[in-house]
Amino acid sequence: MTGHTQRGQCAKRMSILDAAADVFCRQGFAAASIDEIAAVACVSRQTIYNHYREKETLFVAVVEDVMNRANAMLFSVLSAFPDNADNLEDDLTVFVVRLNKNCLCNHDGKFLRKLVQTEGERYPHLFESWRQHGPGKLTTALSALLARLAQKGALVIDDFDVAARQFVALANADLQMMTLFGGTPTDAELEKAARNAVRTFLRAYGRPPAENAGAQPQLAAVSG
Amino acid sequence: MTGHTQRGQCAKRMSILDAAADVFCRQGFAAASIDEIAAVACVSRQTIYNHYREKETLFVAVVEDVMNRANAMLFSVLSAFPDNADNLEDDLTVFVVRLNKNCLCNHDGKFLRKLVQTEGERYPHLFESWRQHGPGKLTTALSALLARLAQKGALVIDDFDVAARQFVALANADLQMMTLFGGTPTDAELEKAARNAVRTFLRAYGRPPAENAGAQPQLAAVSG
DNA sequence: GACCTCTTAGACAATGGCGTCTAGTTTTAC
DNA sequence: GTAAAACTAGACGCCATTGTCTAAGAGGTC
Repeated sequence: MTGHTQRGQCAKRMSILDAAADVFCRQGFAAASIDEIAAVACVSRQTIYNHYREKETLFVAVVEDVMNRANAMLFSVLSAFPDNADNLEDDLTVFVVRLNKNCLCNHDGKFLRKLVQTEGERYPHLFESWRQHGPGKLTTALSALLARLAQKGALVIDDFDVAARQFVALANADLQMMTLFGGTPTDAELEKAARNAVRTFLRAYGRPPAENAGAQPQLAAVSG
Repeated sequence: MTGHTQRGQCAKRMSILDAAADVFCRQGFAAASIDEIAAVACVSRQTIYNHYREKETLFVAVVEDVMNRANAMLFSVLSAFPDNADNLEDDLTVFVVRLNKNCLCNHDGKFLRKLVQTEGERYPHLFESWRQHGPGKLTTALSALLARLAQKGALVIDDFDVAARQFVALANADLQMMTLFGGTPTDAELEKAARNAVRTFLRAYGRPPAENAGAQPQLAAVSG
C-alpha cells in the first residue's frame, strides 16, 4: 500500500547511507559532521535524524550495510571458482584478480579495513560479526577450496588453514602498500600482482603436472 | 648553563609525546582532546601549548618522533641478520620473529599503520617520507639481502623485489588479522607464524641443500 | 634573598557540532 | 481534492573543545 512512499524513502535511505559511508570513511566517526553528510546526500539534516535516531545509529547502519554488500560480493567471487579446474594457474590467477578487484581493494573493502582500525575498539560487537562473516568466511572457504584441490592431487598441502592465509597474503603482497596509501590499482597491476602471487603459491604448494614423478618439478622452472 | 632546566624540559617533552601518541592512536586526530593528552602526560594544558603551538604541530611532532624510533628499530633488525647464514631456515625464522615483534606488530608499527590510514590523506607529505624510509627501505633492504643469498646459491629467485614483498606478506600472513583487531601476538604465536612463513618461502624459493642437483627438492619434504 | 624561567590551575571567549523544535513546502495515498 | 506523511530550511539550547590569558607556585642560578 505504501509502495511509492517506500520507494521514495528507500532512495533517501540509500542516498544517506552512501553519503555517510563516504564521509565516515574520509573523516572518521568523530570528525564526520552530520551537516556534511546531509550536504553530500542532498538531504536535509532533519531527514537524517528522521531515519536514524542519532549519529551512532547512522554509523552502525552504514557499517552493516557495507558489510552486507561486501559479504555478498565475497560469496559471489568465491562461488565463481570453477569446480573442474583445468588450468590451475590461470584459474587461480583469475580468482585472485577478482578477489582483489571486487573484495579487497574496492571501495567497500577499503572502507571496512579503515573503519575497523579506527573504530574497532569502540564498537567491538559491530566488527566482530564482520570478522566472522568476512575474513573468517574467506579463509575457511579458501581452506576448503585448497583441500579439494589437494585431494585431486593438484596441490600438496599439509596445513590448509595456513595455506589459505598465505594465499590471501600473497594475493595482497604487491598491492598492500598501494591500498594502504589510498591508491587504486589498475587492471594491469591487478593482473601482474595476481600472477606473481599464484606463481609463488604454486611453486610452494604445486605439484608437477605430469605423472612422471621424480622429474624436474616446478622449482626448476625458474627462468629468471 | 640551563642544563638542568633543559633536562626537565626534555622529560616533559617526551612525556607529552608519549601521551599524545597514545591518545592520538586510540582516538584519532579529531577526537583526541588536548585535555586528555595533558591528563595522560600528567602535565598542564598550557605546557603543551608552550611546547607546541597548536594541536596540529603536536600531531606532526608525534608522528615524526614515532617514525624516527621505528626507522632506527628497523635498521637495527635488518643489520642483525648474519652475514654468513649457516642454517638458512633458522636464521630467517629468527629474523621474521624479530621483524614482527619489534617493527610490524609492536606499538609504533600499529600506530603508524593506523595513523597513515586515518590521517594519510590529510597530511600527504608527512607520511610520504615514512613510506620511503619505512616500508620502502624495508623492501629494498630485503631485496638486497635476498639477492645476496641467491648469489650464494641458497635461494633461486627471478625477481628480488617481488620476492621481498612476498616475504613480508608471508611473515604477516598469520598475524594480519590479529593486529588488524588490535591484539598483540604471544611469543609462541610469533614463533609459529615465522616458521610457517619461512617454510613456505623456502618451499617456493629454496634450493635443495646438497650438490646432487636434480634430486628430489624441498618440494618432497612435505610431511603432512 | 633577588631573579628568572618553567609550570600549574583555572577562567575566558569563540567556535562548531549535535540533537530538538517549528513552520512551511512537497510528495504521496486514497 | 483532501488528508497524511515526509521533506526542507532555519533557529535554538547545549555541550565539548580549542587556544589565550592571568595569577600564583616551583625550582634553579647568581
